[in-house]
Parts: sequence; structure tokens; C-alpha cells
Amino acid sequence: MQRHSRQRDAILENLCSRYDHPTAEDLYFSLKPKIPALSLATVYRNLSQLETDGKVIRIGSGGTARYDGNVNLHYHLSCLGCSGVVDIFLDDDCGLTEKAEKSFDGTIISHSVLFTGYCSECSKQLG
Amino acid sequence: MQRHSRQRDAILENLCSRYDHPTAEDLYFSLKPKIPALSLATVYRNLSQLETDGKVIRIGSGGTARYDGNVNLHYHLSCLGCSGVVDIFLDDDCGLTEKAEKSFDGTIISHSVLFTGYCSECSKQLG
DNA sequence: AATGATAACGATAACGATTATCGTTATCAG
DNA sequence: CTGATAACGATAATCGTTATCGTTATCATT
Repeated sequence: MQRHSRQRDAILENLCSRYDHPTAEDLYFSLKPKIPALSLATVYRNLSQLETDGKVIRIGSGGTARYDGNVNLHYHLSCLGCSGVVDIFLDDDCGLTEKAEKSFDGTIISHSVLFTGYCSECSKQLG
Repeated sequence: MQRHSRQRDAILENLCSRYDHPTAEDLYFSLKPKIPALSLATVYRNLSQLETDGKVIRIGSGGTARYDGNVNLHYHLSCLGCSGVVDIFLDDDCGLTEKAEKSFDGTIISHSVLFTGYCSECSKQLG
């Protein structure tokens, strides 16, 4: 039985109001002023719970995990310059799931695409 | 100046001869009998070197990284049942890179697709 | 073949992100 | 209002990975 919690509300609300794919620690420091008693463990706990509830997406781009409050189908680019993550919106999923299901014998539930390269700003700086 | 090393050869050879996407530790234990003095640090060191040399692919599916000696374009499925990783071969990349380049202002170097679901064996068991 | 510079090694300490523990607090059905 | 317990905060523990450091192996140059 899942109970209501102010902390979980605040975490989800904060995450959904931003588009910079914060880490658990980013969220922690962002919420600390509003909820001084907040613990980092609580942020991790709730992020993983929100993920299993399908309300949040974890982007496991190596080292530190980042989170996204937008659960609609879209992809990400991990920038080699600033090591940030930016959204990549395509019109469709290119039929990736159907093609994959034809080529193998198991069950596909979801998929994620992670591009590697340089974001708009870092691209300009490199010329 | 990169020097030759028996350990690196053995790691690459072992990785390329198998299709189970082993972790660094898997490779370590697999090679230990043949090279008793091998250190786990050496395995990590060489895997990351082989990765930057483009001879190996790191699959950063959350927790523990797995490695793939097949550097040709193909994708992976992370099985929710056995938590293994299996290959997904598609005929093409569905034009993913071109579509993404049109929809955003930066530079794309590569991409990876990770499907989530159940492998052939785990699918059958679930019926 | 011997030499010397240094890349790579092995062992292990350090690191950092995440998870587990545990006593306390907040939620909520009865 | 009350009791059961989900969730909390603080912090210790875990675990994959990286850094350190003294030693060894590689290899271009004698």
C-alpha cells in the first residue's frame, strides 16, 4: 500500500518543471531550501519508486544517473563537451520496436536511444 | 606510444570469442586460470583503452558495465528475467542518425539502442 | 645482445554513486 | 483517536570503478 508523501510530491514536481535532466544530487540541492530536513537517501528512494511507477525515466548514461520527468517517447544526446544531456525529439520511433521484434524471439517492452556527440552550444564553440 | 601487452591481447581475444557480453569481472575470472597473476585493475585499464581504440563496445546498462567485442552496428536487449544482455541485429539503423541530425542543432557521432524486455528463454518460461 | 626510458603491470587504497540499516515520524484505514 | 506500518532522516555499508605506487616488461637505441 503506497502512502502519500510530501517529499515524493516535491521531487516529482521539481523534476517535471525542469528540462536539464538533473542527477539525484541536483534534485536534492534544489529542494533542500524548501525542505531543509530532506535526506539524499529519500531522493534516491523516491526516484527509484517513481521510475517503477512509470512517472519518471532514468537515463543511465554511464557514471551518474540522470532523470527525466517527461515520459513521452523521445531520445537523448549525451554531450562529450559539457557532459550534459539534451532531448532529441523525433516524429516517430522509426519502427524500431517492430523491426526488433521480427528479428528476435523474445518480448520487447520498451527501448531507449542514446546519441553521443556535441550539443548545440559545444558544436559552435568547436567551429 | 602504445606498447604491446600479453594481458590486453588475452582480454580482447577472450571477449571476441564469446557472445554473452561479460562484465570486467567475468573476463577477469575467465582469464585468471591462464594468467594467474592477472589483476582486476588491469582488466579495467585495458577495457577502457580498447574502448577508446574502438576495438570494444561498453554497454552501460545501469549498474555494472558489460562489454562487447563486436563493434559492427547492432543493438542490445537487457532481459528483465535473467538480467542478461542479448544482441539485436537489424538490417539498418532506421535512419536514426539522419533524423536526429535534422531535428537538432548539434553534432551526432554515434548512437546506441537498448531494448528492455525478455529474452527468448525467459519469454517461454513466462508463457 | 645490453641499456635505458617508460608503458603497463599487480596489489591495494581511495573514490563516488547508490543502497541498506535502524530508530523515529507521518500517513491513513478502522 | 489510535494502531499498524510506509516513509522518513542520518549514516554506515556496498560495490563498481579509478588512482596510486613500487615493480616489471616492452622496445627503440646503442
